[in-house]
Amino acid sequence: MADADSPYHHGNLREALLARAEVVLATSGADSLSLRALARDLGVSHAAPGRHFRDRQALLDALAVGGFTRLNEGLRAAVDEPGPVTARLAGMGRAYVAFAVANAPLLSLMFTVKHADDSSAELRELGHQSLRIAAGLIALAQREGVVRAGEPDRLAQVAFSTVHGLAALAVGSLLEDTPLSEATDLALDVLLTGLAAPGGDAARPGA
Amino acid sequence: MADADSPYHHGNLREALLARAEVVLATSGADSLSLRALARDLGVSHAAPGRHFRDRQALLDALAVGGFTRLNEGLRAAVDEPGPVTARLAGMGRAYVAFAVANAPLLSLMFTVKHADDSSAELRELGHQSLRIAAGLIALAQREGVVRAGEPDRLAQVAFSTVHGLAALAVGSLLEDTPLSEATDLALDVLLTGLAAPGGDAARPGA
DNA sequence: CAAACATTGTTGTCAATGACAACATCGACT
DNA sequence: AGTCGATGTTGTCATTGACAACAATGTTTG
Repeated sequence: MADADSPYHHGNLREALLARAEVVLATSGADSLSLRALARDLGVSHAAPGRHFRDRQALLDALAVGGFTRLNEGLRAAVDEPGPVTARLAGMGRAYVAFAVANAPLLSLMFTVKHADDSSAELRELGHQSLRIAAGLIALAQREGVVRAGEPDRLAQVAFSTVHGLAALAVGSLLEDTPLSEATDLALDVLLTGLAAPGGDAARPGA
Repeated sequence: MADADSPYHHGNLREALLARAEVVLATSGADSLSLRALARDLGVSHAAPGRHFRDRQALLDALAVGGFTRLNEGLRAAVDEPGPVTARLAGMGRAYVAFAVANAPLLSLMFTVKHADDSSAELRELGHQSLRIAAGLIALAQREGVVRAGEPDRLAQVAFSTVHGLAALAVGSLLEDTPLSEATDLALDVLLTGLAAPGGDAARPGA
């Protein structure tokens, strides 16, 4: 009302809220994310965010959806990389760890369980997509004879566990003075060795 | 003042708060943990918790400390189990996963970064203890020639990553319909295979 | 024993927040 | 023009964390 340059309708408030929320999330963590503060930052009234997000959790869920979307893009990019399968598997692992440590608070939103029932379904589906991307590459590796037999989906769960857990340790400052890149290399070596086909000389990435 | 059976001093308020907080945490999650609600539950005034915990975060940190303490007890118990080293390694992995899924919200407090600086040091130390316990068993396995050479601390980080990540997937409902026990068995098989000494026929748990 | 003192609990208060209701403005479509 | 839905606004409420001032209790010490 006061400023002439502020029209009654923002025009793109939903996107603006998400964008600003991502910054705050990355900077100060999810606990510091307040709808009212976001509204202030964007120069709208304290209740305006309510038009776009039913409640605070709905905003957080939307952020998590965005996170999964970006993550999955990254994973797909790693799959499409040129080179031998095992190198691409390792690359996917590195991509995951990189995303995770670069977006720690977001990742924790993505894997946290308290989503509303509707977003919950969407988020689970997106998470399963991540796993399926990994499973696809693993299936390919199996056809090439470098990865052991077994349900690709289940092997993908194992691979995912390794990199996800590693990221968690890194974020939690539990790697002591081990550089993350070295910890990642070792984890991927152990993982790919464990996944290697028993006969074939394996998925070892060192080669 | 009203009730004759409520003395002015509670007598054990700190412990009572922690006990009640654990229940609420496990039941409704960390976000639902309110100091005032705890005070109500215990029949004390809304400011009483402030005498024992500087702020809400201090309470959460204390819970996390308790969690690590119990976790480490469990891990140590797995180490002291009778049987071959590889079986004990697998047992430790299973113990971790069991603890993690049975105490998911607590675990997330334990690994979350926003602790006050003082508790932060204590919590990091407790986390490192967990890793050291695993490293000890791995070092033993190396002396027996069933685990590959390398810094036990770093191999422990890898092992930890696997089980921690697996627990995260399980809690996040990302295992689809895979039973957790099967996913755990597979993960431990892959992990121990990957950790096995190259020559020796290995730490495979199947034996 | 009495008198300081530290500990622990109580009441009172404040600002911040999420949620909701009632109303205002704007654009689109008839 | 007139209606209507979408989007913003103001107003309000209960809950909460944090703090300050005060009260009761136990402990130490002169």
